[in-house]
Amino acid sequence: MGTNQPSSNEAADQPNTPVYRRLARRLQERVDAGAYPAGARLPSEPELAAEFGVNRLTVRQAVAELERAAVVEIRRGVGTFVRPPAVRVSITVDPRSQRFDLGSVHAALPDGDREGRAPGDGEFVVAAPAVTGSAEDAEAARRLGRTARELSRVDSVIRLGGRARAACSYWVPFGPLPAELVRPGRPGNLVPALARAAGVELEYDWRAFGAVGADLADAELLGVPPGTALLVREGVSCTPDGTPALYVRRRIDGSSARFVLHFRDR
Amino acid sequence: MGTNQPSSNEAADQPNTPVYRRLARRLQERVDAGAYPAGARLPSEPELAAEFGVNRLTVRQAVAELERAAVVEIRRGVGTFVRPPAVRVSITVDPRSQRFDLGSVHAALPDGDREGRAPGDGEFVVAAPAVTGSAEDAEAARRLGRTARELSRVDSVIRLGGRARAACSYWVPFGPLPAELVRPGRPGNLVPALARAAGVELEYDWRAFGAVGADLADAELLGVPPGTALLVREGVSCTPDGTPALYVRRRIDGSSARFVLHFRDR
DNA sequence: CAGTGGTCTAGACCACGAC
DNA sequence: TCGTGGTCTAGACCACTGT
Repeated sequence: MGTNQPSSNEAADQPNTPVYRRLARRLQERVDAGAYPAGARLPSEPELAAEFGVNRLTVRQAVAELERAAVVEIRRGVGTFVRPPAVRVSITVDPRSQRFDLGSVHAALPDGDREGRAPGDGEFVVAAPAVTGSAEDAEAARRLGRTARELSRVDSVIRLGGRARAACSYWVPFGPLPAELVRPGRPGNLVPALARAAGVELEYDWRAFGAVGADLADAELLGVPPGTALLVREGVSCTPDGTPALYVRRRIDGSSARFVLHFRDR
Repeated sequence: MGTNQPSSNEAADQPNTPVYRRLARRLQERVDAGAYPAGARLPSEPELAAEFGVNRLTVRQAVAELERAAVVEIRRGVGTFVRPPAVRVSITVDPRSQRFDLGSVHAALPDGDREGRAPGDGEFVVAAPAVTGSAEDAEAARRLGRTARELSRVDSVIRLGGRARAACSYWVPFGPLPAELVRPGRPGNLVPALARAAGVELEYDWRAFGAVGADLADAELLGVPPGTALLVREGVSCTPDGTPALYVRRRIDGSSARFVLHFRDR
C-alpha cells in the first residue's frame, strides 16, 4: 500500500491480510475518527488508488465491503458518501395484546423520507407464482403441514414514503385464488383479503425474526444491491381452532426498519 | 456470454443487465431446477468461465452474489457447493412471561453442529473498549439517557457447538468495571454479572430486532465474510423502578439463528 | 503435487449525474 | 462535457485443501 505506514491498532493484522481489507480498515478508521464525517464525500476511486498506491479495483473491493457494512453509500456518477447514523422505521410490538401495531409505521418514517403519505404508498401484488416445490415453497408446505401442490402463493411489495420497503410472500392451503385478488398491481392489504377468500378468521400462531442477504429477486423488488442484509419476519397464522391457514414471509431492508417489543407499561 | 442463448423468464432483463448478473441468474436457475442439487459442487471457476465465454473475474462476481444470498457456499481450495436449506437455531420467546427461553438453544442446534456440548461453549469476554463517542457509543448513550462519558462498555462472544454464534456489546451507566469482570477470556454470562456489579435487579424495558451487514470487526469475531447478513437484537434493561441500567446489542449470524415468538398456548 | 479459490495489476470502455 | 462509479478483460501470482 505505497509508502503509507500501516496503522490499525485493533486485531493485529495477520501477515496475509489482503491489501483491500487493510485499506477498508484504514478508511473505516478515518470515518470513525471523523476525518470523513457523516455525509462527506470520500475521495474518488482514482484518487484513493493514487493515494494508497494500489489499483482502482483494489480500492473498489475495499469500498464495497464498507458499503455492505452500511458504513458508506455509493451513488453512481456522483461519489461515495459516509452514511449518517441509521434512522429506521420502528414497528411496535405489544407482547400482551399479541399484535403488531403497524399504525405507527408511517408516523415513524425518518423526516427525509416523509414527504407526506405518497400516492404510491400501500401494499401491491407483484405476482402469483406457481408453487413448484422450490426450497421456499417446500418450507411453506412444511410449516402448514401440507404438500406443496396443495398451496397457492401470492407475492407483494409494500411501498412507503415513495420507495419499496418490504417484499412479502404468502402461501395458503387452498386455491385457485380469485384472479382479481392476485392481479399484479392490485392495491390493498393481502392478509385480510386472503382471510376473506378463505372464509376464515386468522390469528397469529407464531412469528420469527431472522436475517438473510437479499437474493436477486428481492434485490430487484426492493431496489437494493444483492446481498444487502434483510430482516426477515416469517410465521404462521391459523384459524381460531388452530388449523394453520397462512404462511407469510416478509423481507425488509435492514437499514430502514426494525421491530421493537415493549415489555413495560407506559 | 458466448453462444449460450439468454434464458431467464422472470423480470425481463433490462438491456443493460451486466453479464455477471445474468450469469448469476442462470446459475441460480440451475440450482432451482435441481441441475446443481443441494450439496453438489459447481463447476470450477475456470470451467464456468470457459463454458460461458467470460473472464474468470466475471464468474467470480456472479458466484459472490450467490454466496451473499446464501445460495452457495465457497470453500477455498476445494470448490463451490450448493447450500442445503438453512437449519437454524430457534430461540423461543414467550410474549407472556416476557422472557427469552435460552435453554432451548443448544438442544436446537442442527445435528451437524451437535458434537455434544463443546468444551468451549459459553460466553466469553473479548474486550472492554473505551467509550469514545463513536456512533455505537452515542446510540448507547442516547438509549440510556446519559452522556457517553458516563458509560462503561464490555464486549463478548457466545460460542456454541464449537463456533462463535453471537457477538455481544454491553453498555452500563457506571464504572469503572471490576477488572476481573472485563478480563479478556473471562467465561460466564455477563448480564447477571453486570447486574451484580451494579447492585441492581434488571428487567426488560424493550428489545428490537434488525438486520445489518457484518462490519470488519464483527466479521472477524464471528468468522464470517464482511457484509454477511447479521440479525441484531438490541434493547434496554432497567431496574424495577424503571431506570435504564443496561443497553445491549447482540449480532448473530442470520444463517444460523432466528428468534421465534409463540402466540398460542401449547 | 495438482486443483481450487483469493488477490492484484494495467488498461479499456461504458452508464449515469451534474453542470 | 466532465467526473463519477460500473463492468469486463487478460494475465499473473499466491494460499489453501486434499491426495
